[in-house]
Order: sequence, then C-alpha cells, then structure tokens
Amino acid sequence: MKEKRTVESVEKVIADFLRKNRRMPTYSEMVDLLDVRSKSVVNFWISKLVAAGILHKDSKGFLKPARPSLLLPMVGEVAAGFPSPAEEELRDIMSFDEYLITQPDSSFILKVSGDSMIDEGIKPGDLVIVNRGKEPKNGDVIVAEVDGEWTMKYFKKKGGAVILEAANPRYPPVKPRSELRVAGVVTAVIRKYHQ
Amino acid sequence: MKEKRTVESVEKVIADFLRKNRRMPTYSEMVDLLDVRSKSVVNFWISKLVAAGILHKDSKGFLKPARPSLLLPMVGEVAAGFPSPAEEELRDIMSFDEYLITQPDSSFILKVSGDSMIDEGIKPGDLVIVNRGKEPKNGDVIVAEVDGEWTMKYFKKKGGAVILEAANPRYPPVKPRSELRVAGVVTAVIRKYHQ
DNA sequence: TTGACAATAGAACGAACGTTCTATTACCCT
DNA sequence: AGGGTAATAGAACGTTCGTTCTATTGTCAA
Repeated sequence: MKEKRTVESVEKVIADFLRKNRRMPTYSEMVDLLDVRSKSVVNFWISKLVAAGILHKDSKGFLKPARPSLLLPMVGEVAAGFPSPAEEELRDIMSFDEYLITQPDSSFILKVSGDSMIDEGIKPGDLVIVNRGKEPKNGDVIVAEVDGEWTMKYFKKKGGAVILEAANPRYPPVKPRSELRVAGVVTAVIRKYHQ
Repeated sequence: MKEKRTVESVEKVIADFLRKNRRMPTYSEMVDLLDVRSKSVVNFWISKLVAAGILHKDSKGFLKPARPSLLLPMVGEVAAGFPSPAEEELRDIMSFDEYLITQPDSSFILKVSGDSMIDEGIKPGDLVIVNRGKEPKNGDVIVAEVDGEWTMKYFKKKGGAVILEAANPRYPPVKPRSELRVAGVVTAVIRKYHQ
C-alpha cells in the first residue's frame, strides 16, 4: 500500500493512462494518477522521466512518449527446439502499428479465406497487410486479379512470363491469359488466437 | 492544388499528424494543417468529424480518435481461390496494437527460430505474442520449458498426462518428465516481409 | 541530534487552449 | 442572375494548461 514512487512506477502509470485514453495525461490528471497533491510534484517526476529519456517534449513543449506506446517487452528468441537465451527481459518496447505499417497511405488490410498459401504460413482467418504501391518481385506474395478472380499467390517470373503459384500443392500454378491486375504485395501477416 | 476540404481529407491530415506526433494536433496547429486561417474553421470541421463518429471527445473535452490510430482500410476477404467480394473500401480502421495486445501487463514478444511449428503457420523469424497469465488449453500453442529446454509446442492433454507436440512431423512429441514450466500461451503471430 | 538532500505541498502567473459569436465569402441549384 | 446554404474569417472570452517559486516534510547517514 505504501509503494514508493519510482521512475518505473510513474512510467507504468502513464503508460496505462496512455493505453486507455490514447493521449498523455495532463499535470492535473497526474496529480490523481500519482496520488500526490500538487502539480509541482508531477513536474518533478516528469522532469525525471524526460531526463531519463522515457518521455520527450516536442518543439511546442508537449509531452510525448519517446518510444511508441504499447510497452511490450521484447524478450528474445524462442528457439523452437533449442534452449532459450535470455529469459529475463532485455526489454525493447515496440508498437506493432509502427512496425508493420511502413506506408500507411498505400496499404490496406485483407482477411484471408482459403488455404492456397498454407505452406507459406498464411492460414484462413489471418489478416494480411497489402501494399498496393509496391512493385512485385520474384517470389513475393501478392494479391492479384487474374481473369476476373481475386487470388493470393506467389509472384514468379520465368523468362518474361508471369506465373502465379500457390503455396499449396493442391492448387495448380496459374498462367494469366489476358489480364493480370496486381492489387498489391503482401507485406505482413497477422494471426490472432483465441478470438 | 485546389483540393477541397472534405471529412475524409481532414481525417487523413489528422491521422498523419497523429502518426507522426503521437498526439492530437491543437486547433492552432490544425489551422496550418488544414491550410485555413481561423480556429473557428477548425472547430467547424472537427465538429463534423465528431458528428461523423470519427473523433470522440472524452469527459474532459479532449479530442481523441474514435478508432485506434493507424487508419488502415480493412477491405474484406481475399478469397484465396474465390472471387473477392468488395474491392472498394468498406473501410474499417484498426490498430494492431489494440487488436493484438489484450493484456499488455502479462504479455511479451518472442522471435521465433526453428521450424517446429511450421505446420501451424509459425515460421522462423516470426514474432509471437506470449501471454504468461493464461491457462493453456488443449490444442493451444504454448512456450514452455521442458527439462531445461525452451520450446514452442502444441499443448495437448491426454488422460491427465500432458504431451507437447510440434507442428512438424520431423519432431517427435515430447512427454515432459520432471518439470514442465509453461511460460505462456501464444496469442498472436506477426510476420513481416521485406525486412 | 543534526545536517543534507530528496520529495512533496501550495500558490501564483502568463500563455495557450478550445469555444463561441458575428460577419464575410464561395459555391451550387433553379 | 438570384437566393440559399456551405465554408471561411476574425475577434473575443473564460478556462486550464504547464511552469516556477518558496516553503514544508520525509529520509538516511554521520
């Protein structure tokens, strides 16, 4: 009950607020959040966080989180089969929004149905981010309209001719006759378990 | 050059600012962003966006994006093999941060190495979100320490006994002898192409 | 016990915030 | 051309922001 305020605890309180309200708390709000009675105390701690590089102030003096918001520790690698390296957190904080979406203007999301890319690890129900501005390269996973049908396939070039291959032996390669409209290149796959 | 301001264009301008600065612009800043000369014009448009449900105001009167920040249109399903439904955007906006991370306090991220879960669509290099608070259920993908080794496997219960199975025929099922420490349940998989 | 430093409290202040009002300009439809 | 609505401009206003100052309390070591 008598927890002392530390840089970490303050950071956590702010991160929680940020997650819930999607904005930084005001100093007045932080008076409540930190359970203190004066804004100058808040200022005292905020200055500490800024000095510690946890928060930044932009040119206008507004506070903003230095690292993107979500505050998930990035632990290391699971060697699926090998012993793991560091169990405890070399905590790198990351935001999937920033990580996944490099070109927000030209990207969109699709939900996958069908199993034609199953061997690429893209399963029905997965979400894929499609970048429509990107030029498809050999081997890329693309979304394309071939002869009136929309599909997700590997983009393969063989001697000038374009062939679309599924990542599933049950689907034969497609050689587009007349029209091949590439909607975009798949740049990310997201799957969520337990709804 | 003479683009007209629309609800959409204003939304986009704000979303861009939000992405860059991780906070809402002030009305004064929006004067510049929207290329107008008065805050009342800003107010005019902001009211429109609020009425349209694109922005919300919280109890304190602060603006915040109604939907999480990132602004990617969610188009529909790629029928990998079937014709696609709507090509044009039934735009649903989403943030992967919120979508993926339901329990930030008890989750962490791991990078996958090894191919033991390949048939589950989890490939080397993928990131997985692991929830350490969750009770593993039959069939869940879990990260666990078995006899001193960290692995990612299916969690299977067969008559009281726990068996860990890989999603790869090349790996035999593991029957933990002494210790089975479940580090957590995999709740999401993220893969990014092109670095 | 006392001294030094860290942490908290409280008040005061200017600046910037979002709001609101009135007035003017641009656009479209008939 | 006219008339009506949508969009913009500009100024004024009360509120609240973050900052800063001084004063008080708490904590630990000598």
